[in-house]
Amino acid sequence: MSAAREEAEVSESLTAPAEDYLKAIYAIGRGSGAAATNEIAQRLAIAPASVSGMVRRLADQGLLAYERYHGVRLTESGRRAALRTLRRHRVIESYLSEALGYPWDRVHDEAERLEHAASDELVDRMAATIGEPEVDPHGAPIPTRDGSVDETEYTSLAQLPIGTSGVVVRVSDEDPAMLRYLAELSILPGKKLTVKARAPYDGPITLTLGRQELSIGPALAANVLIAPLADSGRRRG
Amino acid sequence: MSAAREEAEVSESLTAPAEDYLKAIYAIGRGSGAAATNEIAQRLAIAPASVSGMVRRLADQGLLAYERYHGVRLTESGRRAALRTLRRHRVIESYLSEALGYPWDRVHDEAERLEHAASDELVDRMAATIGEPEVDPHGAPIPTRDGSVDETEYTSLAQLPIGTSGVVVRVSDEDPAMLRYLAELSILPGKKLTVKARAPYDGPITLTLGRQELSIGPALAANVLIAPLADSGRRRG
DNA sequence: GAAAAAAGTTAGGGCGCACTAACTTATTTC
DNA sequence: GAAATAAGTTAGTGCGCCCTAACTTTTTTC
Repeated sequence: MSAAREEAEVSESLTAPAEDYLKAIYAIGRGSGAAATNEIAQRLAIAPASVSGMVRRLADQGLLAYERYHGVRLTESGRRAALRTLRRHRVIESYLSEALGYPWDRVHDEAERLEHAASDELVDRMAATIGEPEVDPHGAPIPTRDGSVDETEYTSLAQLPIGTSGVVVRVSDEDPAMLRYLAELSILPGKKLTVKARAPYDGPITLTLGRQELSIGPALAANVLIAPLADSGRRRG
Repeated sequence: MSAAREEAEVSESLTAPAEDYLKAIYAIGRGSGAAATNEIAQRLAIAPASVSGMVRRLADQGLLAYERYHGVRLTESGRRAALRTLRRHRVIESYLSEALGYPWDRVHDEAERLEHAASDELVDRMAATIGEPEVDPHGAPIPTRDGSVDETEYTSLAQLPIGTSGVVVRVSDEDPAMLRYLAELSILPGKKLTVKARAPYDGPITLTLGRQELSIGPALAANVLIAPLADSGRRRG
């Protein structure tokens, strides 16, 4: 029974890069899965060699379990730290959008910097001020203070079967140009849509949304997550 | 006429430490005066040797004029950078206090971190949201977008002649405990007070404020800045 | 299962920013 | 103005985080 032994150093406030690594690893492994060095490197736009070094340091702090040549996995304390940062990020995004009228394609970059500087108290005040939202402006779930998140995996629009209807629950938040385009098409969280057709060989996906019909490429569709609706309606008429 | 020649590198966004140095140098030299290495070191709680190194780097970036063994002086571009940071700091303090109900003794520390992460756009939106304040919660003037500030020098309460009345315009913002105490005594920007007596040998200063009479130590009084009132009133009665 | 490809690592270097210790230049003091 | 003191500097280190180049391990391929 020689468990524990690791998990040293309590909560010695992390550096900004460390928080970014943890966020990335969390995003890759969605909580439990392992993250490969190359994936982390790509996500952070950093050389793989640099990741090896940093991952070592984070492992020494008990934030992740690291086995040479076999990727990395968050420990419980690493997961908590990642979710803390994620909460900050998403609360800040929501606040900027709600309280300061920030355009939704720019909240991400601003939050990306502020998340490392804002205190928990500030973040909690922001959340309280805008009514404790459960998702950010792009539909991503906001972790609670005590570190729980909705980790439901949704289908991407690219995979939604033809004929199926669903509600947009979330769009990817990193690319401002893409967000502006989605807004133009009115593909926004909460909107209901139906997949009409999908052209072969990665061709465009045709869908109806409200009373308009539109077609988008699969790369875009992959960035839109859908909660499928139990296929009702569409019977009469 | 071999002026210019220096002032290289345009506005290559500064690091957080660099911004802190510029702020400190500005505060010491109030715009024009020179700042000594030791003063900078003390203000930033850093070893003097470290200051020598950093000051070199900032001089290379054209942010300050540096002559070995003879202190440092902001260039025009250094001054602009310092005021940009100061504006951020003070707008953020004001916003935290106004919009988020942050207690006035804690806004400083929070702003100290956020000022390095917030974009100019965010700061401008904050300022607009709370009605473009001209001073922060402690009474410090907020530089405008285009880099001008009110640099009026006020008398400290410690130096106000006996019998003189004045309005509190500003209190020092860094020490939370002191701010709480000042709030308790109701010595706040905007309050009118009159110096009644000053005990010798750095003794307490007695003053009236509203209908209460109180006495404070000279160390505290030195941190309270006053706009003297043309001595009227107090004649009848 | 051997060769090729992919993934991941160490080695060595650089920059920013801090430190202490030892030295140099300015300033004060008498 | 010489000696003492204060102020400021260089020299040498360390740590965090990044890089490229070269090497090793794992996985894929046939």
